This record gives sequence, structure tokens and C-alpha cells, in this order.
Amino acid sequence: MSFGKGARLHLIDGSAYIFRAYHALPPLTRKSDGLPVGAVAGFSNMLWKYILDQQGSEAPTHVAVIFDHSSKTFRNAIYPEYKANRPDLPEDLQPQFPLTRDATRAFNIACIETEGYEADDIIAALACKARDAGGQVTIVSSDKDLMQLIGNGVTMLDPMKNKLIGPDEVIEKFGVGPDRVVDVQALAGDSVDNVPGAPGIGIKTAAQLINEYGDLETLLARAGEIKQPKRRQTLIDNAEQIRISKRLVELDCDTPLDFTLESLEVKEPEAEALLKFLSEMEFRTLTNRVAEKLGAEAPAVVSAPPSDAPAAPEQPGIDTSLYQNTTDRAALDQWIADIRNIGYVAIDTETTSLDEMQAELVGISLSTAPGMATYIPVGHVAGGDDLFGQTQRVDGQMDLAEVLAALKPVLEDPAILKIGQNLKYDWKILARHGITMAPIADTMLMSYALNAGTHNHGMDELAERYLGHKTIPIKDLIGSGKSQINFGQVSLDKAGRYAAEDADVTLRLYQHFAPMLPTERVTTVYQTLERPMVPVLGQMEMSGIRIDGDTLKRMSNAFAQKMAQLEDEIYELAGEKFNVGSPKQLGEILFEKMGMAGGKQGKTGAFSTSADVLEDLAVEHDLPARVLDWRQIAKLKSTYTDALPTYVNPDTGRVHTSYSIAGAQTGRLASTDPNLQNIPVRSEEGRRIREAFVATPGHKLVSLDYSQIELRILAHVADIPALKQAFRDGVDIHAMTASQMFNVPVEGMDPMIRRQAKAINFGVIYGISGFGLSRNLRIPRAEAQAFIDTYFQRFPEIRAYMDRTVEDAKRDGSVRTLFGRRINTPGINQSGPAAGGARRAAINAPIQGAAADIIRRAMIRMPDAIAHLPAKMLLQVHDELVFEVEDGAVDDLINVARDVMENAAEPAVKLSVPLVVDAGQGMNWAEAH
DNA sequence: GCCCTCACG
DNA sequence: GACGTACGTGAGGGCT
Repeated sequence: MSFGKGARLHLIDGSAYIFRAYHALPPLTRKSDGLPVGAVAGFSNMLWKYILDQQGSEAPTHVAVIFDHSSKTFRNAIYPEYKANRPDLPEDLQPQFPLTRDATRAFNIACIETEGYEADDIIAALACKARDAGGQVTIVSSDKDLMQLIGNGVTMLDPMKNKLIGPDEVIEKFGVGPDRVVDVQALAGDSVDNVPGAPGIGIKTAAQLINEYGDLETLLARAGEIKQPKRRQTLIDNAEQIRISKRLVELDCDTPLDFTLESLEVKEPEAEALLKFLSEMEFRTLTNRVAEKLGAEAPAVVSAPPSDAPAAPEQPGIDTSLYQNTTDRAALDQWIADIRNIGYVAIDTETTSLDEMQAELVGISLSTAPGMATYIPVGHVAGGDDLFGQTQRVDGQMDLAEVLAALKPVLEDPAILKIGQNLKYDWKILARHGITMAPIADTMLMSYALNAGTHNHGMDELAERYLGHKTIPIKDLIGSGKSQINFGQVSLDKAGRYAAEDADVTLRLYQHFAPMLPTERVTTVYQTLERPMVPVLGQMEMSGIRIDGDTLKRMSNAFAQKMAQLEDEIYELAGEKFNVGSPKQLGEILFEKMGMAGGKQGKTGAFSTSADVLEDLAVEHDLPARVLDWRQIAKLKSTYTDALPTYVNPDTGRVHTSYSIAGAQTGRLASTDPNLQNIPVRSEEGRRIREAFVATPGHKLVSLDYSQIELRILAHVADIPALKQAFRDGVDIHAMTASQMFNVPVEGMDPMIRRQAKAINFGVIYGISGFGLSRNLRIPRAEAQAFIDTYFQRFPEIRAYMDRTVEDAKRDGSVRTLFGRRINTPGINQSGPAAGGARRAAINAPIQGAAADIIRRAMIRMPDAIAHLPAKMLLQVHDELVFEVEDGAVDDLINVARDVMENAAEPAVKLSVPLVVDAGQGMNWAEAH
């Protein structure tokens, strides 16, 4: 078909796709040969999504993907420094460029690049040509440099947000219409492309000037009339540079094209060629999706390495032929003999629930060598669909008590190592049956010591990564959702294969990780900070904490009433009923119906209604103020007063949280089901929820928490004399900071000043930025930046520490705490926005991590230290430990526990600042804290 | 299953 | 090339 009226041409900015894809995805490699393909994968996915999105009546008639050509362009002749400050391409991206061209052709889309021109030039020329021929043009890109082309039948489409960009959006961004965009860009310059522009003039000022004078040439001609002296001089001095800048950003229609518009006609993908490409790339999921859509058979995606491939990692595959269920005493005794002989065993328990405090043990699997594994079923019942809900025990199983009695000596034998994955789970299950497993090894914790920051440490992930083995998904056995059954209802056959595999995989992981601990220098971390946490946390979790359900119930009722009342007021103010809990509906009411200013839309196009935003609005309006009140109460009710009682264990009458040891990247614990590390305390109303965490009669709750532990660690590791001395003198650290920064005496200090210093102190720990501090303190960004500059001036050691830490991270790919804990920093050498986050995380990790190490050390020593007291350690909240202790022993407990906590760093590390622990006690957690 | 919001250190 | 932007978490409700 000839190109003319009615034709719709889509021009896809291929290079933008590639960079998006590259930065959005982890560095994937092709399994068979290690070829980096992450960007190609993302690129292909985006193209496929684009094709699916363009199926309607507005579908394009012509389409092309345009790429930058990897050579200098004519712009470098105009200005040699053009794009000179671009960082080098990542090593693993370069080889993917040709593959993205292959991908484009595989999708049967025209693929265009021209020596000496940027993609933008070709897009401009094509857009002009198509427009002149009477067609409609859509540029699929969000690149602001292309916005000058908008208008007269040319629009842009942001592929990520699937949002059209027209003249209005251009005005929003540049303050001028598309025809004046280049003028603004010429003035403002562009640091990314190294377009110089006029120094000191940004987009805002540029738009203002252009709007005032009409266009760039008029402005430059009449620059002498500008009132502001500095601005006037800048324009006069830099006129030539500004004109060069304009030529750099300007796109014209004259780029030579050696093909016709007709040749870009949309063609259906050819299933065979496309699927061949995708399967060769080994994109399993996409291959299957595309095959399904095109109604073709997906070719098998094989990733077997070519026979002559050199360093391809060995992928043994797991031979399951020797797995066998153990169902009689003789067979069990044989296994026990083998275990005693070899001195270790990998073990896994299968139960009816993920809640260790309620789970029923239904089987145990053991492994003594790769491929050598067994499952001992003890509690399986006939299928779950029995009409009368009766459970019929399945034949061919040993008696639970007999099995446990036979295994107990082995599991408690100090000469036999018990290896598990997330062994705290199994440790607790067995503890409930009177077996205290020791000694132990935990592959999850080994991976955590080695790989924190790189990936998570669940068995499925570890098996795939390190053994090249996909484990049987639990869903295949128990299903999911409503029809889910428990493991006890799984057939012995299936259960045996699954359970034996788990033990087998665990043993293989152990053999993989064990030799790496010393070579990676994390043995001490694993042995002193990870492994010992298993019995300590197991015991704490089993102890649980008592909760007063009646108090919570009363609070819930009061909250419900208050919410109803607020809802009435809110509806009245809004003039209609709506769901106050829906940010979407609320945003529409506030910013559309009521027309309040300050509506900011996020990437999903929804208005933000966060507390920040509502607080600003609440200054002038009642409705947002009411919503804030409602939100606070709704949160307290749903997350705490309503939810907590559902976690009370019917047998113990207490709440048993679960701590993940390897959940957080920094060494902190995380609490789940329920999370008892985020019980309210900051607001008066919220704090009352802590009144429902109560001591058993005759007991008290005691809370001990480290004072300013992270700042103390910072003072030590960054070696800041002023800070260290302040901690030794026991002075108010934030007041001291304020005094040093603003040259004011500590006596009679304005609380506002102290508050600002406090915010900066915290900011430093988090890898401070002017933006963040300004938002936190609600002050102008420049002011915040000035604070930070002053701070660094007064405490130059902090800057040095930050620089040093980032350098370490870049060099080693990881940072370490004082105690040797390694936190990997895989994103640190990236460029772009992710780098900022990675940098701050790297700065924070050694500080947060060392604090986590210290409280771990205290917790590990605690059980022995308080063994002589009628006291139990119940909870950890990052820098706080909560105990339950008999009334008469409160003071003793405080003395002992404080001593353990304050000296927890030693002897491994001798801190140059004291650690200080504050203590409180009471009938409930609110009083104790 | 993702997003938004908000609770904690 | 734009994107967000103080670090680390988990949970509940809305919405697709």
C-alpha cells in the first residue's frame, strides 16, 4: 500500500528501549553459554507488549524501530564535547546491541540505523516525510529531545506509562510549546548530553525568557534589555555557545533516508522465525507466551551447553532414583547406622502448617549423600475430601513416637551435625516433641553470610542458582488458594519424592557452601552471628507474649465508632459518599471534584494522597485533616487491634511471632506473622496498643534498649573525635551537634535548632541528600544543602567515611561491618538513578549492620546469662529486647541483661565509645518502654 | 499480584 | 534518558 492519508506510522526509539530494558533487569545470561542477554530479554518483552497493545482500530499501518549507530555523529563536528561525559557502556551491554537488531527483525519489524546519525535524526526525518505525505505519526519514546517534533499530526507515546504526549504535556514540561522547545533547550543546556547552554539558566528561566521575547534570536538580539544584571551578562557572553547548543539539540528533516515509507508497512510476525530466535535466546516464558498467542507449537528451549563449551558450569541434574520411603523399623535403623557412621545428616520436617506452633508433624526426610535420601511418613491421612471430615490414617507408615524415639539420640548427639535449610522451623517442630537438635548447620544462613544483598536465600532460589536444579513446587502437591490441602493429605508417593528432594538438595547446598565460608572470610560471621541465633530465636518464638484480648476488643469498638463519625463528617464535606480508604477515590474527590491545588500524579497516573500531601492540604481544608485522623485510626484498627487477637495461639494463649534471620540485607531481623517490630509508639493513641501486651500475673515486662547505637557506631567507625568525646561525656548528642554547627550554646537551645541537628544526624546514617533532608525538615532544598555543607565542614571525618565506604563497595562489590558481616552491593557500579540508592545503601549497611551484629551477640549470650533468673527473653525490636520476669527478680534481670548488652561488642571489637542501655519495667509494654 | 499507605527502628 | 531521592523492614486494603 502506498503511504498517504490514513496511514499511521509508529517510530519506536530502539535505543531507549534497550537502556530501559538493561537497567530494569538483573544481568541475565544465557544458560548454555553465559552470553549476557538481559537487555535483549527486556527489549523483546517490551516489543511483544507493544505489539499486543497495538491491536485496536488505531493500530499502526507502518512501523519501524530506529537505533543509534555506534559512531561519532555530525554533532561532534559542531561541538567536540557533545555527549563527551557519557560513562562508558557497561561491558555486558555492548555485545547485546546486534542481538536487539536481530530481535527486531525476528518480530518482522523494520530495523533502521544510519552511520553518522542518531536515532533522533532519523526519527525526525521520517516524521517529517510521513507528515508531509498526509499520514499520522506516533513516536514511541519518552525522550524529551524528541518533543520538538510534536504537532501537525505527530504525537509521542510513552511506552512505559502507555500515555500519549501532546502539546499540553510539552508545555507542562518545558513551559513552551513544541515549536519553541529547542530554544529552551539551547538556553538550559543538558548535562546528560553535555550540551552547554547558558550557565546558570535552567528550564524554568529559559521558558520565561522565551515567552517574554518570542524566540531565541530575538532574545539574543535584545539581551541588553534584560533587567537582571547577571542574567543579561550571561546571555551576552555566551551567545555563541547558546547558538551552538541550539544546533546540537535541533532535529531537522534532512537526514538522508535510503528506504521508502512504504517499506515500513506492518507485517504479521512469522511464527517460525520469531520462535526460533526466542528459543535460541533461551527465553522460556516469552517463547511460550508468543507461541500460545500465535497458535504455534513452542520449540523446546534447551540450554544444554554445546559439547565443546569450555567453562560452562557443571549441572549435574538430580538423580532421584534412589529415593525411598522408610516405613519399617529395620530400614530406619539402617539409616541411623549410616548417619552415625558418616557423622552428619541433612534433615527436613514436613508438617500440616507453616505456623510452627500449630503445625502437626507428618514426616521427616533425611539425606546422607547426594542422591541418597529417604522420607519417613508418620502422619499422612487419606485425601481431604472425606464427606464427614474424618481423617483416615494411611497405611504403610511408622508410628510417630517410635520414629522420634529412635531419632532423638542422633538428633541430640553432639558428634552428629544436623544440616537443614531454615532449620529454625524444624528445630521448633522437634522442640515441641522434646527434641533439642544440636549441633546444627543451616544452608540458608550460610548463603546469607556469603550472599546477603545479592539474592534471597530460600531453598528454591538456592537450588536453581547453585545446583542448576528446579525443585518441585509445593503447589504441585498441595494446590493453592481455597482448595489447598495440607501436607498430611498428600499421597505418600508424591510426598516422599518432594520431601526426599528437599533433604537431598539441602545436603548438596551444604557441600557447595561449606568450603566457601573460609575462602570468602565469613566463617566467623556464620558461626558467631548466624547459626547461634537458631536456638535463641526458636526459644523466644516459642515463649511468645501474652496479649489482653479484651483491651484490644474495646479499643477496636471505640475506633469503629470514631471512624463512623469521621466518615459522616468527610461525606458531608465532600458532598457525597465514597470509600475513604481508597486513595484513588480520595484523590479524585480532593483534586478533581473539590479542585484543591497540589495534586501530584505518580507513574500510574493516580494522585498521591500520602500523609505528606494531606498535611499540606489540611492547613487550608477540613476534609484532608479528617482523612488523616481517619487513616490513623483505620490503620490502628485493621493492622493492630483487629489483627493481633487472631494470632493468639489457642494452646498457649499467647502470640508467637516468627523472626526471619536472613530476611533483611543488613543483618537485622525481621518479624512476621505478626510483625511485632512495628507496634505503634510514636503517637499517643497508637502507643495505647502496647498496653495490651501484658505480663503474666506475678510477672513484669522489662524493656532494655540501646541509646543512639547507630550514631555511636558511626562515631567509632568514622573516627570522629568530637562525636566520640560527646558520647564519652554523656551529653545530649543532638544538642552538641547543633551547638557545633550553628555556634550556639547547648544551654537554653531553641528546640527547633536541636530538631534540625537531629534530622541531620539521622540523615548522615542514611547517606544524606539535600533533597531528602529538605523534605524531612520541610525547608527549602538550598537551605538543607547548606546545613549538610556546614555539617561536613565541622565533621570532615564523616565525608571521608562515606567516600571510603563507597570506594570499598565499588572495589569489592561489598561492604563489611566491624564484625566482618559482608553485605554485597551489586548495584554500586551501575550508572543512573539506581546508583544513588545503591550508594546510600552501601553507606548505611555497615552502620545498621554493626548495630544488628551487636544486639545479636547480646541475644546469643543472654540465655546463659539469665539462666539463674526466673526470666524469659520474648522480643527483639532492632535495638530493644523485651523480657518477662517474675516480680521479685526485675532488678536482677535488668542488671544482668544490661551488662550483657553494654558489653556485647567485646571481645571481638573494643569500641571507642561506650554503649548505653536504658531500661524500663511495668505491667505492660507501654509502661516498660 | 501490584500499588499505595503507614506502622516501627 | 528519565527517574526519583534518606536506610532497613511487614501488613492491610483497594483495585485489576
